[in-house]
Amino acid sequence: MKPGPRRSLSQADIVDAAFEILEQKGFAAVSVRGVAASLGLTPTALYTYFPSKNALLRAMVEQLLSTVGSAAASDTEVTADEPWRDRVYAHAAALRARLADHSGAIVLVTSGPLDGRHALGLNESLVAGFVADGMPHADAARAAHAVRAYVLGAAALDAARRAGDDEESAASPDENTLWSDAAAFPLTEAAAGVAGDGFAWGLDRLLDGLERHAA
Amino acid sequence: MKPGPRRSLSQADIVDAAFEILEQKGFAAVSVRGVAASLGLTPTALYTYFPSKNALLRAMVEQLLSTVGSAAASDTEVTADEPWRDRVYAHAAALRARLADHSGAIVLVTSGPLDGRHALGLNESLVAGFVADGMPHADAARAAHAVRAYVLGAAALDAARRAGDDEESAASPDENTLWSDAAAFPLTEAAAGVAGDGFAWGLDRLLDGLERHAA
DNA sequence: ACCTGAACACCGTTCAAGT
DNA sequence: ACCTGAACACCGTTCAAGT
Repeated sequence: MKPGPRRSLSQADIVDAAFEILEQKGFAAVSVRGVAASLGLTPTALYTYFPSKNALLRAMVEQLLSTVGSAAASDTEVTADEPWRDRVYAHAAALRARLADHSGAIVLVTSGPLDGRHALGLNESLVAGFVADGMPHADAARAAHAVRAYVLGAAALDAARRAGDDEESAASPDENTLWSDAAAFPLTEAAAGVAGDGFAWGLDRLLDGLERHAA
Repeated sequence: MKPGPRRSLSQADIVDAAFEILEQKGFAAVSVRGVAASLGLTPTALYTYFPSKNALLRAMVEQLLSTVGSAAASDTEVTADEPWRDRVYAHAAALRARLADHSGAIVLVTSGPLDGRHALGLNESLVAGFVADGMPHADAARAAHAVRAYVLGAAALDAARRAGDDEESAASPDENTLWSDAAAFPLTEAAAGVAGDGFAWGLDRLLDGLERHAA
């Protein structure tokens, strides 16, 4: 094929293609070569749009976080004067939903700094929510940090559980010695199917604690 | 060099060598070839001890978590009948400290399932702490999940912040357009140096919420 | 500016072979 | 059982060259 300008690709097109691969083949398959090939490009052509693979990964994180703020806003826009708790809850739930969408999303977020525009904007919204409720500024910043930590960690545990399930179904029953002595952890074992979706419950406890401290 | 049995290496020796590389050169440098070379081995020799790189990574996670339970116990063994809160706090703090030790530890934990013996044992201790305080079993399991999520997420945010700091110092001042419009996020900006170590504060809020719900 | 093709220094993993 | 050496199918990234 002849070199030269063939079509006009945007950074967003490449990020979309990368997400497609992330969804279908997992994080390990998101390679410069793979993304380029899915767009009919040579690997080196990608370096026209992004200076490194890391830059592409960061752009993916930003695209992921860009929808969180708007999604949370649309969830609560009907009742704009909703209490602080519902607003914070909407943000956290939107962030969690976004992380749960793509199975490799947490590895993505964990793989680099969170100092992009949308990452900072999300934090700003969270802090503003707490400040609006009359929380001292220093506490509001720490409260926002706690909420972000909880949501991120819950997503990480989700991903870990999914990875464990995949492996369990892949292994043959004979070799699966891991759960043969599961009785050694009776409490964990008994809670395996009971818990349901603990995300909202835990977030409610955290918000309870934050609310109590503010009062 | 001649093939054949030369010295007796254990899985623990290899895990130790892998942690050495993780600490000094980061997660990306933890390769089968690199670990083998640091032990004076050929890459293929490692497959005698671990069936895959993933298995080595999991063994690293297990070694990381194995010290958490004992560390938490030694922190509170003087006062064995300490209230539940202090015991849970000790576990969470020990887990956090262990994750903060190695910069690439969260990527490690996030990269696979958490179904090893020590991972399950840690969860069991946490659940037992809540149950001992009279919490219903289902709530105790969800409370333990919330604590693990918070600690994991806080470690992930720690790592992200460190990654951001490293990059900031590496970039030349001219190219650093990221923080030139930092005034767009006044709340986040103002909180940059103030927060101190928010880990304990946030954990206290979460435990407040859990305690309140139990009462 | 956008793209190709060749090349460099890496990966994880498998396989046949040696002791 | 433990190890080597060669090989396969990949990586991210750079560089010279084409349009």
